[in-house]
Amino acid sequence: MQVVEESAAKVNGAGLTERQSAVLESALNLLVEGGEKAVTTAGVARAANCSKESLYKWFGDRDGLLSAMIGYQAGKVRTVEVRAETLTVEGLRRHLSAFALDLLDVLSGDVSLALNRLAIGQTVRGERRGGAASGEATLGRLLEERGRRQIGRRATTLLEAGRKAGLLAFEDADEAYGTLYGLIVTDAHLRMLLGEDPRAMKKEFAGRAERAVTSFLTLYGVGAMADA
Amino acid sequence: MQVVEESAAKVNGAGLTERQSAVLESALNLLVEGGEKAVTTAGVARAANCSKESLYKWFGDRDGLLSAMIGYQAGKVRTVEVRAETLTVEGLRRHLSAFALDLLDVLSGDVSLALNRLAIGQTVRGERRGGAASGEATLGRLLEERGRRQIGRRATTLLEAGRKAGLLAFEDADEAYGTLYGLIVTDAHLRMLLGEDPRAMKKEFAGRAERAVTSFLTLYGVGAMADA
DNA sequence: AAGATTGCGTACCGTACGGTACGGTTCGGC
DNA sequence: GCCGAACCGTACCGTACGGTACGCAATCTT
Repeated sequence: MQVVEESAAKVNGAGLTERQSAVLESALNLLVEGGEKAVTTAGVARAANCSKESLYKWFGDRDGLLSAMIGYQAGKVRTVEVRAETLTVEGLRRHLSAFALDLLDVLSGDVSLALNRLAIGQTVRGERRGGAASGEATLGRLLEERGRRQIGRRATTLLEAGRKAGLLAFEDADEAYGTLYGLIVTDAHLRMLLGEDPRAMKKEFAGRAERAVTSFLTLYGVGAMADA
Repeated sequence: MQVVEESAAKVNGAGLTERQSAVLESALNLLVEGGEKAVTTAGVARAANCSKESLYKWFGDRDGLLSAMIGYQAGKVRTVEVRAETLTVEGLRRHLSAFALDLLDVLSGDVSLALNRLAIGQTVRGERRGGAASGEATLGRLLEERGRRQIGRRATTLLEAGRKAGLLAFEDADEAYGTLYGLIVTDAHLRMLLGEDPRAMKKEFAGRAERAVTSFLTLYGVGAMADA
């Protein structure tokens, strides 16, 4: 269910060998291309030129492989920290727009969509899939933890900075972020998850982001901020 | 891939026998309980006390069964038509709140979540799953068509009515609906799809709905409407 | 240089599931 | 009262996949 090997070999970001990372990359390719059913142990082994035995040694079992795929991909996304000081009216708006576009870009990425589909497909009503130990995290949880939580942090710090600079007014930063998120994403994410072509939607991203930011500033902006 | 039988027997809403509807109901139960992997042909047959042969006769193959499940469930949801005339300020707000609550209730329903997970899990990058005929619609498309499109229609007519009564101001009704949807749902739907417990979230629905409507009226309300 | 470790390739096993076939039974029409 | 259709229950088949075992080459250790 999780990575085992942790030898002294040159390791990548997490406790992953270069080789293992390459294997996960192959697996992600397969997933993007053919969905969950395409990620068979034999298929991954063939695509990555490794043996099934190594797969099981490294990742425990198929679920461990899937978890590792999520962890690996999530590890690649690094949030750009925003320098909070010297926040002007224009600056805040620009930062918000940039965030909106980034968010839409991330959510519409092939790999992101594939991983979300995977995690959602595994999920069952009561959580807690067949997996062994009770301490085992669900793929959905994992994705949420390492994915959106991360990107949400970036947004909330930005919002806090805006408030501290007297440009925004709100009580609960998380709630304000929720509103911002809703204004930006609306149902676009779900539509893409259901198969809508992301390329067709990407054309609207710029306009969508602008409108969302404008609306957000109308709702939470202070004074001149709201006129934008 | 689709319903075949259309005999003279007493049919339900669509071209479905009572018996067939009962079978689909069983299948939905199984899906809610155990996710997609629990919906095996043998399992459905056992749960519904029917033979596999009948399943294949009625629904063609497993995909046909899954499609039929979506169609059947979607057919049960009937949108409450809103009488557009005599729309007052209070009335519009009440209608919007009611819509918001209904939307959240629908999206957080066990069956809805299970079906969305199913459709999303089947989806692959290029759409068009292995299924035979090219005219075959994806489960995702089907769900979108019969599900949200339907509920969206109710909202847009409400919004149009509000505009006609001079209470709302917007250019594109669909865009306004998108904003409303985003304000109401934010990322709650996705979180539930990923396994977050719906019961825990339902407690916040009322507050969330109110806030969303207030924000929406701030953005699109005319005059006194926006003060609510 | 000899032994150990790692890992590839392949073959193998058990199982579970999609799909089909068949015998027996109930029910409606004539 | 007979015939046929629909249908249930079960048994069956082929396959595909998860997981394990083994033989052998390459690389590392001492």
